[in-house]
Amino acid sequence: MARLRTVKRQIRNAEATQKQILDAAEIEFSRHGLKGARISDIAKRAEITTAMIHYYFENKEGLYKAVLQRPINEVQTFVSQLDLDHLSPEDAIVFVIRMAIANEFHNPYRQMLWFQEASQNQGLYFKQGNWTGLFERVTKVLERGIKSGHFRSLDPMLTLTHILGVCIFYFTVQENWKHLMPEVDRLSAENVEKHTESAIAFILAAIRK
Amino acid sequence: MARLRTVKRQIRNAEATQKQILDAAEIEFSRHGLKGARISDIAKRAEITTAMIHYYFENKEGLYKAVLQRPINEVQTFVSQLDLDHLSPEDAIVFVIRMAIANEFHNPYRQMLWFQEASQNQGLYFKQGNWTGLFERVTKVLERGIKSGHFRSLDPMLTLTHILGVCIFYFTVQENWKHLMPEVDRLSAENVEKHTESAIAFILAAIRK
DNA sequence: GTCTATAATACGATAGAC
DNA sequence: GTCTATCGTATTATAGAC
Repeated sequence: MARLRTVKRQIRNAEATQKQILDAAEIEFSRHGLKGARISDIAKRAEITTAMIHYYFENKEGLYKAVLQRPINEVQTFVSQLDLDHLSPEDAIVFVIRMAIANEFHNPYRQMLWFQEASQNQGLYFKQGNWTGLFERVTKVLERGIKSGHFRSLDPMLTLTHILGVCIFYFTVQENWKHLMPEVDRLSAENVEKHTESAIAFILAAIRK
Repeated sequence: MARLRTVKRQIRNAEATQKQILDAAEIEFSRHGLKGARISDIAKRAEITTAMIHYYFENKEGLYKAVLQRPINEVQTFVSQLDLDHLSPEDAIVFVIRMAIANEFHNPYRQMLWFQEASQNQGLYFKQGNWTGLFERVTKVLERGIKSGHFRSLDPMLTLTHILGVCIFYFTVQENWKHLMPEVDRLSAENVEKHTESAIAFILAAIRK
């Protein structure tokens, strides 16, 4: 029995352990938020002990901040590499739509993580991300399209909200709506692609002159 | 001092007390979900004691179910009275948009309540609502509009999702995005009206032939 | 029906061995 | 760096007076 435990026990690896904890915490915090998430559940999911969480992240709030920091850093990198100016307004918007949906598809927990942050913490940690840079690049595309006559007269910020709403809401409601049509797997690659094409057609028709 | 307490103490009123508790719980559960919400915080907000919550609702989960049941019942009533067939497809869609936004405006906590239910409980209690009836009425309008040539060829269910995304996402992200433009009060009647008009123009352009 | 006081438990955090 | 064992507090839930 003692042997079994020895086998299970992990090889020392600081970096890997931290990643395991962050991955598990991202899921638990996205499901339950800061207050609702349980250190013990995070530890179980990460297959380590609660002591390790305190060892690396001091306490629950420290872990929470670290979990939020990861997407913030990734967005920062993404924005710094994002160049929409070389695309036509329409192509740039299509690119943004595909990026937004691909992001939801590959990071299914993060949107809810930010919703939790919004509703529990009034978005206090949200501020630290470079979202403004991201938004400005997209609204600039809309303004360019309006000037060039490709798009009709629009409020850029409201329109950006509409566009992201079309892209993201599909995923947000998935867990509830799946009960309405249980036979349809909305998260299958095939159905996400259908959603993408439908969203592109919908949005382009909505903003074109 | 004892007198003060006597003054504060509530007149017996079962119905009023239950409503106070449900109203407070709706806010706390929408912010923190089932696990994250605190009975003591609900009691404080409702200006009663935790003992009253257990008296009326047995335990935390019983209260949670009761909180979810209220919007389910209201939707049921709304659906049973909803008649979109006497309107033109375009007018019906505009009506749906206005209803959806008005609902967010007047029940600012409920959308998040369902998101919490989705992410914490996989939408298990969500099933009990008559959402299918609501969705069917709207998709029927879309199908009617396609047949009559008012709307282009659309996937009704995906389009319904897009439409609700445009209407609702604005409110969902409010708590986070308010930090990006702190000077704008997105929840003011004036700005919600702007959102509404922008959403109507966006959606109609998106679906018109 | 409402309260105060308190029991029972869940949870976050720490100490110390390995 | 990782674990087991345990402490202390926060939180749910109950008993009993009014």
